[in-house]
Amino acid sequence: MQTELAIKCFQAIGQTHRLSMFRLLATAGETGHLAGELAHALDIAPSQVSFHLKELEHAGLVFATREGRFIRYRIEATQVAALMEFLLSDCCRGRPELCTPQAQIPPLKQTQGA
Amino acid sequence: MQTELAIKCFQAIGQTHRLSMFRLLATAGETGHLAGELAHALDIAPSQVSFHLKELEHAGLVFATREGRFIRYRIEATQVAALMEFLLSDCCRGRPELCTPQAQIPPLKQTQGA
DNA sequence: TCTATATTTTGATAATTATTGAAATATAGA
DNA sequence: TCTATATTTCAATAATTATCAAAATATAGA
Repeated sequence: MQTELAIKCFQAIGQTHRLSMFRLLATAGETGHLAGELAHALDIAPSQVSFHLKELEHAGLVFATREGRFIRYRIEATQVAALMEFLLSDCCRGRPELCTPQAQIPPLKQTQGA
Repeated sequence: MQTELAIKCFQAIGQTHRLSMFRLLATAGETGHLAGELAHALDIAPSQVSFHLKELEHAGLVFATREGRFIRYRIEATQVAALMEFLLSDCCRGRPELCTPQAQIPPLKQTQGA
């Protein structure tokens, strides 16, 4: 992931409403959520939901599909993964212990004991 | 990690200069960097370095120690790890495959530690 | 077609954040 | 003490981002 895009992503989830949406969409998985559902869940005006969803979309973290009058938003898993990788390998390059809490690395066979 | 703090962290690294500093400090590890070194590396005014470092510090991502006339900044590894965990378990709860692609876990070859 | 509903777009304003330059603070060493 | 250097703080301004309300767009169904 390019630095510029990573910044956009961090900026996107660095805001109350957008982080809430991000979390709702992440946990909803394939099901996603309709824009209206998010508006109701966050209790904010539809124009604001639209505004913030667009920010997330521009960062590539979510995508939209129309369903009749409704628009469903889903998390873009590959982008989330890419962002994760950016943090892990690009920012903390060579120092995985720095950014990787133990709980996070279950399936790793260590070549050397720490 | 509390949501509010996570937002502060994402906001902190969601800015060009601050992400640059964050990366420099992360890869520098225990050595860290003097404020002046960062100013030189990023080619920005000292007052700006100070401003942005404070944002990172307020987010708990870095900390400062005085060394005579100099001030050395280092990454706060535990906070970075906590942020990582927030993304992994708090945002993508129950869907680890969503945020943690295999490619993300680095080889963990501990060459030269601190 | 017309009406109702879901959502987006637009434009104005408010709020926050970043930048700049100057002044202040802290410390080292003469 | 005084001077030089490193860094921070402050105040003003610029730039960006968020909020709000109204209007526009898209679609379903009568």
